[in-house]
Amino acid sequence: MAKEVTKRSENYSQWYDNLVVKADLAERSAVRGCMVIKPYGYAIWEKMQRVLDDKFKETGHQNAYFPLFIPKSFLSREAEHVEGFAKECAVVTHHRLMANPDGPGVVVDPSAKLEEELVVRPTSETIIWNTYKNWVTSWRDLPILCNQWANVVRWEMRTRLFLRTAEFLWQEGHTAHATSEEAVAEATKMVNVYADFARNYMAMPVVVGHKSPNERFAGALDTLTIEAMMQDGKALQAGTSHFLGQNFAKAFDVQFTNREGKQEYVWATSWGVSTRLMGALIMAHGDDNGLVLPPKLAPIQVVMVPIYKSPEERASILGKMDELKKELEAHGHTVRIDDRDTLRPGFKFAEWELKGVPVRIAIGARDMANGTVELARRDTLEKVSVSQEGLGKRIEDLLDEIQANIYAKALKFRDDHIVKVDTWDNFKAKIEEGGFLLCHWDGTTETEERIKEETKATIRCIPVDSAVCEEEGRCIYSGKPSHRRVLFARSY
RNA sequence: CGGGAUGUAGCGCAGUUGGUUAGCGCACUACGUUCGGGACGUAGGGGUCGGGCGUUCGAGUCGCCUCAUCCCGACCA
Repeated sequence: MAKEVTKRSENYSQWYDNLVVKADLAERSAVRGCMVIKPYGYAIWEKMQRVLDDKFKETGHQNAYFPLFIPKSFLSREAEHVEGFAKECAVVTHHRLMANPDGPGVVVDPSAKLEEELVVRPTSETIIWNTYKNWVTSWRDLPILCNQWANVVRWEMRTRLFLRTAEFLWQEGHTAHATSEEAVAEATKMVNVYADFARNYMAMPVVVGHKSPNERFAGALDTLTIEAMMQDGKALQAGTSHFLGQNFAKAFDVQFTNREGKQEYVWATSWGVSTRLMGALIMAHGDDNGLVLPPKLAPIQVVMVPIYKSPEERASILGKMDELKKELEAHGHTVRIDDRDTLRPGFKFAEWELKGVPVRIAIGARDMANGTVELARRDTLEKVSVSQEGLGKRIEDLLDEIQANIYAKALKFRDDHIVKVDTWDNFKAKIEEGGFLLCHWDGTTETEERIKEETKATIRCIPVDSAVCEEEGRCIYSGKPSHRRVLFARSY
């Protein structure tokens, strides 16, 4: 266990990488660009999964599973889609190995070449729409509201733990609708599900908006996104929801007979969030002592650390802790008693802080005598001595308060780092400081790309929050008229 | 795929103009003292120095090749 995490302010990327490893969430795998998610990290992902899955079910969706392998020809059916993903596909070309005739080990058996190569899914639109073709004949078959929990592979040039790995875990929703309006409503509904999850569970404020045409998902007519701000002021795209129009229906010939008896192509959406959310959680809340987990997603909400000198003392403190644990569990909290007797209390304090456990309870001889416990909260690092009586209720309130406080803190940080900018000189200066810039834009891809070239800033989204953005102005770069502000930032 | 760097113990590193048995910190093992914020002492274990070829009496160190990783670009949830 390392003694300290690199200071967040010194080198943000290094701080992040260290934190992921030292908080025992994940580590780099021997496999290029891939990561191993360790049990503690996976437990957080499982919590996220559970909450999201419930939300999907509440909104009428069902889980299903589709193949990992996609025939190469499927991917090329939709022109924009294949162009968007072609450069990052892992491809299966053979199905057998053989003993190496020229030495030790095994080699690919050249006689086992596949007739058609299989692409390891970078996303599943194509394989799913190829399947939906068989599921839809009438308007009565619609809508189809499916979600898949799966892994996908994108052979990225540069990888980052959680934020951009070659293989990642995600959910992808794929829906089919009878009308354009219904599909648009679905895409909107799901981006709001994501926004709600980010805000109320991850305690992470997000801006909801539309992607510019240039930043859209390959094959989509519209992409909705939630954009979060990390503590270095950079933006992280935390989830997307796409209105796909009839592009995939046309590519895979998915037609239905409508109420008027006419043949029509199906309307589609897809939406997803990934293990990148783990990265978002870490970057949004972490501090120099490590991870700060929102209580609603913490695998361990309360950790108890006994402080003792003798075996007798240890036994009596652990006895009391068992009692308190039962009380807390009755209130629905997850509790861990750290009874390892090979480590000193100070070490344990530091370790659980590193792992982001929201509340720590320490009990020593003094507390046993006084009927108290030492209560420490991770978000503020405050410690208070409180009575053992009524601890369940107190912890319940405290966890709620921590959840709210983490959100409030992140919200304040974000709002302090969003500025309206109206001149190009100011834009160039402000973008260096980090944060989000609300600016007018002339709506052209050329301008967007120029700005990106000159400043590395991209349009993160065109916010749907019209109150802040809808006003007349002139494009920050070209000076042409504009009817609304858009959100610029550098991003991960 | 362009530009730059690095490969020495599980991790982080040092290793001089080539010179004996390759070191240090953390981690690990054993024992003892400790234990209310990352303990200390003593004694241990752990390395084909990324790989290959070469130069040399002698290579972690020099040369060539190769592989891998990281950083900056291009690409991206």
